[in-house]
Amino acid sequence: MVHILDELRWRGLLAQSTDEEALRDALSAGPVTVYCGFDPTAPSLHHGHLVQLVLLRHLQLAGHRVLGLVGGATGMIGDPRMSGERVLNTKETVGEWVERLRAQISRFLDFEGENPARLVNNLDWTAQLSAIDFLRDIGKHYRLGTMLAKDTVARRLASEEGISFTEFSYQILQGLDFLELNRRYGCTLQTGGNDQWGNLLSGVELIRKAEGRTAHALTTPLITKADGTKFGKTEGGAVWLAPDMMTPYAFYQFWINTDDADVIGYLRTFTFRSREQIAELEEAVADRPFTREAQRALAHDVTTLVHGQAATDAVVAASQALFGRGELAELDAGTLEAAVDELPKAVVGTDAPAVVDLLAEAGLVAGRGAGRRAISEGGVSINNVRVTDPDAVLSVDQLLHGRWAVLRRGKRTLAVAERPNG
RNA sequence: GGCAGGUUACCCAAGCGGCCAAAGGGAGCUGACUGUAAAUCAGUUGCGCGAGCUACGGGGGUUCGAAUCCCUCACCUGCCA
Repeated sequence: MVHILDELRWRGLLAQSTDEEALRDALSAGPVTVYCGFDPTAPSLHHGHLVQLVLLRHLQLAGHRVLGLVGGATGMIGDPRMSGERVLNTKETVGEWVERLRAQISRFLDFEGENPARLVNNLDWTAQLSAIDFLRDIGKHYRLGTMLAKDTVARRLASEEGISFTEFSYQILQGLDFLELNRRYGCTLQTGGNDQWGNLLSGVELIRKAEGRTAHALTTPLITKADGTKFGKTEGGAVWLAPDMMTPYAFYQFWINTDDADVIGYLRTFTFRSREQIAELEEAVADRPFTREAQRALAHDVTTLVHGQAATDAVVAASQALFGRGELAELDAGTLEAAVDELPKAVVGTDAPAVVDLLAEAGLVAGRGAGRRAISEGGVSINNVRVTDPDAVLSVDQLLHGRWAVLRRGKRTLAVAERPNG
């Protein structure tokens, strides 16, 4: 039996940890209670959080007790980041986002059976805490020298913008969370991204000073791309897990487009496939890269994990229909309808709408000017036939089955112009 | 509270009265080559078909003319209290 730490390392989920031998023994000795926090800084989690959720799932599957923490309190303060001071969101907004995140995290964990996961909110133990108690009971354990030495704090201090006391204090709040979960549930392990290392240690040290007990921290590496660009960037920004912020179709397409150089690493990290299965896919990439088997497996598994089997079946079918070799005109109405259902839409309201208007309405281009530019660059096609005239209009006979025309910008960005039925 | 410096397009950054819809770099987008990949090369990137319109932190002024000069407000940074 492979030790969970070795498995995580092979999966590329292990960057660093506190005393690895001690952690290894603790994980072998029996169930360890572990937590990972998620701050509500947006209405949805994204690709970065996905790594943490996969890690928690591995730990739960290995028999450990998992706590998912939503940062109702920390989300109101803001973790300092290099790009500068955050703009605070209203308490109402943070509250709404907390609820959305709770639902998202729940999908990844099992709340049934003999080892159920649990969701907690750090607002529960910080909202009532008075400033005096905070400064006396918690603040006394913190040394300014250590706090100032934290990488982000130090760099922000040295930057032009500086750092507010609010964000500077963030590390204490996160330390307090770990202490509280240690007291309440015997939690002895906190996980997070490697950029969270300092914040995780804050809790480990606080538990040692306040309780005299040992706790552990474990971080995942930053996910990188072979070409050096940032992982998880799309036209719309991040890769969101919420279907109302990124459609399952777009989500699937993101993973399908993974570089050859990255796909095997991502299969290890983001899927639960066995070593044998991944080895086979690695051969496939080397021998017949044009079949994109590894990319398909990756996109299928991750989409299923996040959006469920039914949504995945729909987007896989749609992708095959739209990117298949066959003629779009030969697709039957049912298949085409299911496929275009996944795409952004523009409504055909008149008999001869301008193509640029349809492009803009569907969100394929930023505006009419950008649409004209795209057409003159040769970057727009309707039903896979290139459009050459910026003033082109859509004619009724271009509508497949009398209802749909597939708009394409560039090689792989699709939308549909649809004429309402009846 | 005082003094000094700063705020330019997605990001960094030049510009210091007309030649500025604004240099340069990054990033994005499109094409060629391909495999819904990468690399490379080329084009392109405020809105508008166009006349033109709106823009250089907000507001007000000087001027024939302001991103550029003056006043004021907001925010950021540094030094002093």
